[in-house]
Amino acid sequence: MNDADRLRPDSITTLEDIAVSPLLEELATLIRYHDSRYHGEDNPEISDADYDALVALNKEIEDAFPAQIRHDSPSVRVGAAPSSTFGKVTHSQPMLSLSNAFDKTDIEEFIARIGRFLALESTEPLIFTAEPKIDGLSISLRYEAGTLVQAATRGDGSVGEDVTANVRQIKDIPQQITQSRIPPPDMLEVRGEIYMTKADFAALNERQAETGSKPFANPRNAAAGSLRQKDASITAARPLHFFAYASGTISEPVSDTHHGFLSYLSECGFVVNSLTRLCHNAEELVASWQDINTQRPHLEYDIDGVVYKVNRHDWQQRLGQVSRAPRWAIAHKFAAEQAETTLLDIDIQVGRTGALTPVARLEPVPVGGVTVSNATLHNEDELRRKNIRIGDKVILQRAGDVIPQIVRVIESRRDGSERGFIFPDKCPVCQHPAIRPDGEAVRRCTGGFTCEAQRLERLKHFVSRNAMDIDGLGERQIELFVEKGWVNTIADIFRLTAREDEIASLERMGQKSAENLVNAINAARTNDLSRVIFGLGIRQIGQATARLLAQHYRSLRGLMDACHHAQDNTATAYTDLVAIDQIGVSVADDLILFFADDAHKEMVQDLLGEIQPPPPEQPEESVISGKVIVFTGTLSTLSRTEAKAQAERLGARVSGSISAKTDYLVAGADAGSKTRKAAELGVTILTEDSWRALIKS
DNA sequence: CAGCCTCGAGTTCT
DNA sequence: CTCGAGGCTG
Repeated sequence: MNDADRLRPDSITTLEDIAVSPLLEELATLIRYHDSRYHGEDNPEISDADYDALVALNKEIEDAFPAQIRHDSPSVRVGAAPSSTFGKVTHSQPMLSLSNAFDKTDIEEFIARIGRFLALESTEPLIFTAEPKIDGLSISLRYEAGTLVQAATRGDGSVGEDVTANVRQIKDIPQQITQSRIPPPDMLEVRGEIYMTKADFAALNERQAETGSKPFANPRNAAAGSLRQKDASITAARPLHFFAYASGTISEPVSDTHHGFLSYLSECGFVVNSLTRLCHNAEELVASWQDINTQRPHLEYDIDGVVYKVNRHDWQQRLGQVSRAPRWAIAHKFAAEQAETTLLDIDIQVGRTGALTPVARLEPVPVGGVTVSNATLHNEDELRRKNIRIGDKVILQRAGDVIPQIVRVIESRRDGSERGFIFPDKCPVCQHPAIRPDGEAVRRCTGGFTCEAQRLERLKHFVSRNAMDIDGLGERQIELFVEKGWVNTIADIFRLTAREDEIASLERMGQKSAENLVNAINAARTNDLSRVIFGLGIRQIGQATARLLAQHYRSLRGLMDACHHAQDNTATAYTDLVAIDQIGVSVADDLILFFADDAHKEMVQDLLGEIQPPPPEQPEESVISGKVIVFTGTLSTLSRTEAKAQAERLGARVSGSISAKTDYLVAGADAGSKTRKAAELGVTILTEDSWRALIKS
């Protein structure tokens, strides 16, 4: 931060003649600098009063120009974690979740998928590790030059909570990496699982009972509760343990394989799970799964399956990830615990798209560590398939140990008092007809904008974690604000900031919570474009497609215009939309339909007056940045999915069909009609070899 | 046109 | 987490 001298607080005296946005940028930089002098280096340069004045100035400007609030604003950083004692940490590499497998077929498919993706010869050995999947909390530990500097929870995968002080109390976690053979890397992120042993859990609950505190439901919750203590000395008194099992960002590689990396961690003083094995095929994987399953009751910690990982790091790298899960790992789950209970009633819920979903109300019953009283029944067909009647005795399980599921009805226990359920053909909330289109499984309410339930669900979706992530705006709050008439559309949410005092005077809301809410709303004004697109709740547009659209159109207006043009048929935009890889006619239709609606148009227009979403970050700069690439034929050295991922990493757009906008056609063996079309349109055609040469440059 | 593979939408509980 | 539907490949 060499700019620091230029940015003295006294150089900022008045708001006049200074554009607000650069000023806020300077303030953010300045406050961050002084923050680090104060906290990090313990060597403040300015007085506390001057520092407070800076923060106050920042707030004053932001209050006057809420639309200009930066996503990295100091007020946001403070306000973003209102209810929590813990700061937020953005993971340098996202902490992924795992896809699941339940039987040998799933494992065989997993292995086959990998072979195809890597285009492996059948003779090439594909080796996996098999290790128990600990039922605890994932943690990422950051070591700089061998010293633990930060610990963060998984959070939503990309942003977690800073729990460094608490993690320092855990004895399994070294404060300092001491490894004699080679010096520790400058930067090393170790990931693993914090857990509590079954015995310690039982003892802790006994103590909780003695002191009259509420017992924990299971070791996992006990570990989570113990870690998330405001007072780290309480964490110290709780017997937490840690298994290391993966790396995050690392400044220099320490091993070519996962197994080698685990050995390295072990030498460094971490505890790695001793049941970890190397396996060469599906049979060996399943054998190790069975072996671990047999040992499960005798282990001192809870596990919920076995994780298989591709051993070679270079292959892991090539395989990459799909959505939120790596392609190179899978969790083979154990059979779920089952329980028996009574189906008391069936209710109908209305989702944001109007979908009517039957939900089972159950006699509460403990299953797998929690008490379950509701379970989804998915749709009409599911009810018929399982022949479910109200009053039935049913077998319940938690699928993947999380979501409750009715496995089957115990028909032998029927006494004739059970009643069948008649699926309604009207929305239970707005009474509009509920229609089930031919061939579809879902019945939907046709009330649209007029349906209260749909409107509420759409608002909830907009503020939800994966969309705009507005903290402190839960279901209850939204309901309340809608009731008060303060919020009708998503744009109204941003105008709540003008009602801070009114909000503060509401029941169970103080000045502080109102302020936090306002801060969280203001922070959302500069959320990524893809979050906004996802938040609109357009049919078939989920997180992945929203990201895709954000990359292509780079602004909400751009997307909207493209859809309008498509509708007017005045341009080739419809074709453009469909030419985007992963967007077909059905998705394009839903997009066009959404933006053709006057109410939607008005709502988006209105929203644009409240937010300034930054366009998505440009991927790496390269010779193919911004180019439109089409792949065809069979590629020999890499699979098509991999080629696509690689092209996107380098900033290219991958399309499925040739158009005048295509820059390169990469033709593998046996390329078909696309080559001819490309030639007609004058598109550059590359062989696989010249493509590889191109991206290397 | 069938058979993948992926994504979206709905859901539980603490 | 599961199911169903959309999109792409061959």
